[in-house]
Amino acid sequence: MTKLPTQPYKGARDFYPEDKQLQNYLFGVMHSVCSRYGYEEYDAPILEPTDLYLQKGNEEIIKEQTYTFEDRGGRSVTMRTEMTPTVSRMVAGKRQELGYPLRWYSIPQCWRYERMQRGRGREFYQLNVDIFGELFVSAEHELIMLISDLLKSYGADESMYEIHINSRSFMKEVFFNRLALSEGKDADLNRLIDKKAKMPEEKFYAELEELLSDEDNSHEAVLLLKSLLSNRKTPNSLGDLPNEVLEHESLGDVKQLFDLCKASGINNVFFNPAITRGFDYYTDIVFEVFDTHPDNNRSMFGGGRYDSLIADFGVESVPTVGFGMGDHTLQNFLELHNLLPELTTQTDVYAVCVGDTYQAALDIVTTLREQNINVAFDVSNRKIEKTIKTAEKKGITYVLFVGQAELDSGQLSLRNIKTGEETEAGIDEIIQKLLS
RNA sequence: GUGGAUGUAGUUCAGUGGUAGAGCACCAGAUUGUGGUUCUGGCUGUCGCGGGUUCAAAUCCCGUCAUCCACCCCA
Repeated sequence: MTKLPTQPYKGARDFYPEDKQLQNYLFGVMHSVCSRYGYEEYDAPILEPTDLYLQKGNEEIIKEQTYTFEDRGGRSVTMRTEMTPTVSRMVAGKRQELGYPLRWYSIPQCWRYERMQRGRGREFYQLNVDIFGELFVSAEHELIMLISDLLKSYGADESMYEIHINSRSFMKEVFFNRLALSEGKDADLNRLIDKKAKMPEEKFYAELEELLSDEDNSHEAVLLLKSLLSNRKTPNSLGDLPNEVLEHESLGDVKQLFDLCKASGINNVFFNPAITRGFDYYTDIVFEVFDTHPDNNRSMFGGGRYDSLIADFGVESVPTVGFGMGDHTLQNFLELHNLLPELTTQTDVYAVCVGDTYQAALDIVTTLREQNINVAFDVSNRKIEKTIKTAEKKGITYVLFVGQAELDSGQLSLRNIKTGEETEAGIDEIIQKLLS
């Protein structure tokens, strides 16, 4: 007989109880912070019609990096790779009856058919937070505050991460009005800029010159981009952008956003023209959150404004700002900064049936459970020390022994295995002790 | 998709051509109702899988699969 493998499917994770416990903690913080900002949770099927993802010329990506297959009815379905198309679909479907601005969040599991590497599997959870129907930069500001509170709630402080923002509409103005790039050049340029952080400086500028070599004002363009991309980082300000672009109208929102951040005491937001975000659907302000830890100095997650995605469903557009944060990267961040909490079991008591007392012991266990005390009941009748070892292994603080002697005297024996302290008392007193 | 490393007990790993090993973990006993130390005993293997070379392969060769790392990609 061939052995069945015990490993989970490639790129996907098993959540053993301790893993699930950690996940519950991570998600619990998300739920509580999102709720605190008035965001409501939603969910949707993990399968979507493939067409939903085919909108923006993403065919290459769909073919190679998704789980796409035919259902029994011959329909092409795709496991969701992100939540934004789904939530846009949902909002578009009920746009008339929803009260705007709409604040929604979700923690969907998503699947991408990727090649494996550190911090990236094929299955992940992603917190998605979106605000629909708000044109003013208060929406961006609110999400930045929410992100700050979220990371703060995990124990992080502002020195551990930076929020970098840029404006798509600003870059577009620079590309087309300032540099007069030819049509279609912006996508290539964006892609190159997106990779800037990952390549040596000389190589980047060599490729930049190569890319722009056939432009009319190639030299001037390279110079301007150089000065843009080497923008000095200054908190809550545009930095030292060249004067020729500084007064540009598209930067108005950005300045306003910085003012709002400053006023709310957030001091790690920077202007960074190298932030582009891969998505085509972003239209205006985009942002990314960077880990400042030297071993993980990279973008963790990000988001931005997409004002026209919902219009793809053939309805009037709804301005939207949102971000998505993956659980792998969050966990990496927390691990690296030593912010993962020590998790403790939910089980309060390990009750051990000693000898032939099953029914009477069960009655006591039931009484405890009726008081909302979490009790695991051990009826193995193994040696006492073994049961204590088991309880210890599970991280349970209390062990309660129920044997004939206790039943006769009515005095139960409760041991705290972390301190060694042992209490002999009646059931009521035991309950009081456990509830305190 | 490309390149590299690794694959031996539940786990971490040693073993470089000649009988398959150790620590930890697990089970049991020393101790018939009270843990963490100690001592004793025990269990666990198609040496990833398939083929080849050889008198003989965990070991050398080829293939394959899996894992990890880097690249490519990353909505």
